[in-house]
Amino acid sequence: MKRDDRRQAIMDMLVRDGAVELDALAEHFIVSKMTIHRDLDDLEAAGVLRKIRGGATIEAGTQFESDFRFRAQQGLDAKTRMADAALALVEPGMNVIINDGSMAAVLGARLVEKRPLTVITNNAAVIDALKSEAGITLIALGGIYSAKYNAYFGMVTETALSVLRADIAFVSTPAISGTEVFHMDESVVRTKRAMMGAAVTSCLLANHARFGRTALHKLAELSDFDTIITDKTPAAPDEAPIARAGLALTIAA
Amino acid sequence: MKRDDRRQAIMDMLVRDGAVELDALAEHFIVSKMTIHRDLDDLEAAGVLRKIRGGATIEAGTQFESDFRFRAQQGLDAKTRMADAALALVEPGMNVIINDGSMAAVLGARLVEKRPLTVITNNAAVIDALKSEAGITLIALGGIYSAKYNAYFGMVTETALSVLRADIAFVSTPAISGTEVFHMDESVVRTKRAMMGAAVTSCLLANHARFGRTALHKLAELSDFDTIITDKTPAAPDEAPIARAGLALTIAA
DNA sequence: TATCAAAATCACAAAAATAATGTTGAAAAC
DNA sequence: GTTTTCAACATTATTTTTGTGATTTTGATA
Repeated sequence: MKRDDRRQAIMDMLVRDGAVELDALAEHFIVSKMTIHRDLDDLEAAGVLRKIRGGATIEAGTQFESDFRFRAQQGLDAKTRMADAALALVEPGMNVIINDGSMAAVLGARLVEKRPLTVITNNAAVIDALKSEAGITLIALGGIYSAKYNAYFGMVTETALSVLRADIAFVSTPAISGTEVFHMDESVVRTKRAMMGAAVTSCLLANHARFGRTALHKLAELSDFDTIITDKTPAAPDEAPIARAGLALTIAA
Repeated sequence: MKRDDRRQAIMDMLVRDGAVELDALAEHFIVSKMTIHRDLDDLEAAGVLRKIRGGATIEAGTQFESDFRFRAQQGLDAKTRMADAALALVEPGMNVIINDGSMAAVLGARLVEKRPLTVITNNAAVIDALKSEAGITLIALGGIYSAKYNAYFGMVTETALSVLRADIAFVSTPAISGTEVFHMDESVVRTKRAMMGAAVTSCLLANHARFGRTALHKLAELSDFDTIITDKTPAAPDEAPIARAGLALTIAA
């Protein structure tokens, strides 16, 4: 087990239990306490947990899950399938908006398959991936860099979007409940809204586990989207309101 | 001597002589031919030289010299000294604007020495360098990515600058003639102007070889800048108008 | 065009450099 | 007063860089 795997595992335990003990971790992973100290220090510096005497805790439940470093590796398979479905909505010559998130990063990197394209994004992973690609006009949305999301947000980002117009915006979310879409971070909500406002059509990307969750800020109604792409049929109680609202749901299985 | 130093040295030789021999390089650096092969392969992949049987050449006058990857290699020493002088103008807590260019990239990376700082830039090299630095609030200016300059330009960039205000802007230029500053590219000119407009004070960075040159578009008057930093005293005919205009010139020798 | 020597490439081994972890002891927290 | 944390250094892993020799390719030349 490598360092990053161990840290990932620590985060998993933290999400499950809400807290971890330093001694227990050292014993469990068969490493010294100092190593666990360093893990917790770095994870704290990355802003995904809070170190306390003898261990660490996680604050608001869903917060860490949006950290790109920990999401990037997970469920790559499902992400690839969802990206396939999303790519079907893109035609060469379009102006495409891609938002933050690791799902969006996977999709963004694969946009080269549809070039020539103009890609507008605040997602640093997408910017890095498309920078050197011929046939892609890359418009980076500026803004304040957020290490947590590996993306740019804030007034600059929203101002930039206000002078742009795209054919389609791909927006992802960590929480869908009933017919409403949520996000825990206000500045992220504002940017996603601005993206939807700047695009003729909007597509929501959400893996099945995101259904039946809420977060502090309401981002939009499901009906604000033209298409919704997910990886598995959501549980019945989550799917019912969507069906009732008559929304099209693409299952990328 | 480390790998990158050796590659730097190879590029220097190439610039001076126009061509290098593989055997001679291996002997000179006291490494195996295989190592030189790998150096040349990688430099070729980076697009800064052309490998030929028995050595490598550089095609003067072609895109090499105008490519940022090539410019980034040159005169690092002078750039470091100029960066030192520029850093003296920065105090912790300031809002600093950094423009495109390899000189600016060197300066940008060293801004960590003055943190905490807010750094506003359209320079992709600076963005990459400061992204993960604690104590640096990084505001990326969005815009259309230009591979030639490794930076972002266009309406989005200018719009972003219009809602920002900084203490100081560092602007570099390829051409100064008389008391006027020039640049060959219109969108770059507009961005640099917007940067100067968004900052309380402006500092011009120009290596001595840039004096006595012109380019298509006039960027500004020298008097629009509060400080000018260069690496060597410019030739007398170039210096006279500056002295006459009563401008302060910092020579970072 | 057949041949040969030089050059280039490949695959793997060795060495160097870097990163990760462990240990110890002092400072800080409870 | 004990436990926990932190810092400095030692040790161990891991990765990167370099070297070596076998093999293929290249270009000149008979």
